[in-house]
Amino acid sequence: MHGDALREFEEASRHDLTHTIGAVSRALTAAIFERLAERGYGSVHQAHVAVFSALDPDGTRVSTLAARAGISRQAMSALVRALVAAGYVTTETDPADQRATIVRLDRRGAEFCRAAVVASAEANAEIERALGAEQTGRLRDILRILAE
Amino acid sequence: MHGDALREFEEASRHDLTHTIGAVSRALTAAIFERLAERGYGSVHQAHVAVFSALDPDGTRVSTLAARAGISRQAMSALVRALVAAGYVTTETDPADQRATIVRLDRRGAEFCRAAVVASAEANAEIERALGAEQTGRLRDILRILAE
DNA sequence: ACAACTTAGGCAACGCGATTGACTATTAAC
DNA sequence: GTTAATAGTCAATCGCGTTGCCTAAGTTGT
Repeated sequence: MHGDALREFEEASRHDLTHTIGAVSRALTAAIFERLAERGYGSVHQAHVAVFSALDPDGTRVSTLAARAGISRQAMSALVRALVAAGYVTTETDPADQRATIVRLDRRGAEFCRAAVVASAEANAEIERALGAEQTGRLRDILRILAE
Repeated sequence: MHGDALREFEEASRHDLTHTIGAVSRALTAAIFERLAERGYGSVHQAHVAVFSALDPDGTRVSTLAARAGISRQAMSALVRALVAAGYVTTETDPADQRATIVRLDRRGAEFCRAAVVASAEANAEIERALGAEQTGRLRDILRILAE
């Protein structure tokens, strides 16, 4: 019947670079979040990390965060609310514009950022241990090229 | 204040291999699905691809598909229903077990699989063009190691 | 000055894709 | 043959995003 197509499909996906990179990427990401969860940051998910990535050191408006993260203001508003409740960030009405809310990193948020930096360094070290320094350098070069 | 933590965080994420691999992976995946969409398979999403990946050439039960894809039977059932409606697969009660439903690839599903094989090959060729044969080989080696 | 427009954020309704729990029908086991 | 396990579905729910509409606040033009 149509079974041959499935065999070709399976064979192709085994050699597909996109597929393989995706699998590796998911595994590495999961490992990092697992490590962060072990250190008490289990409630921080990927969407929340996007908030920290979009946050300026001196605070940022919700609308700006939303635009940078590529999501709606409502979605960002919900993320911020959750982070405020957990003590990661604080919010304050912009004194220069009463409509706007400025989001700022709080103490726990700073702790999380440092923990994330540590987790990232550990993950990179583990990769380098597995690949060796030379191959890790090559990987960095390759990724730079693939990022186009 | 706590702004320094954000600066370190941003700096670290720029050199984080997991982060970089994730970005590359998302871009490559999006490119493949875009290409498939151009060829008329825009309604097939990643979750549906998991169905084809789990499907045996001679048909597979819904429960088995769900277990392989790592989702609930209900979720797989919904995916299969959508694929049946779009003509990609057919379903039939297992003559050997009246409780079970066997899912089989249909003509349009086979066409999709072939299109996916082509898209995969094109994507790989594009990567090889960007990296060169030697570096592509290294990338494959590296990914094999990282897949642990 | 003040009417008219724009902007920031919140509320409500909804969509999508997944989950769990309870149910029916069928098969297997003792 | 009664009892237990299995395949699949229905219903309710949840998480996370969306759009549409609303109010409050700031900006602009005449």
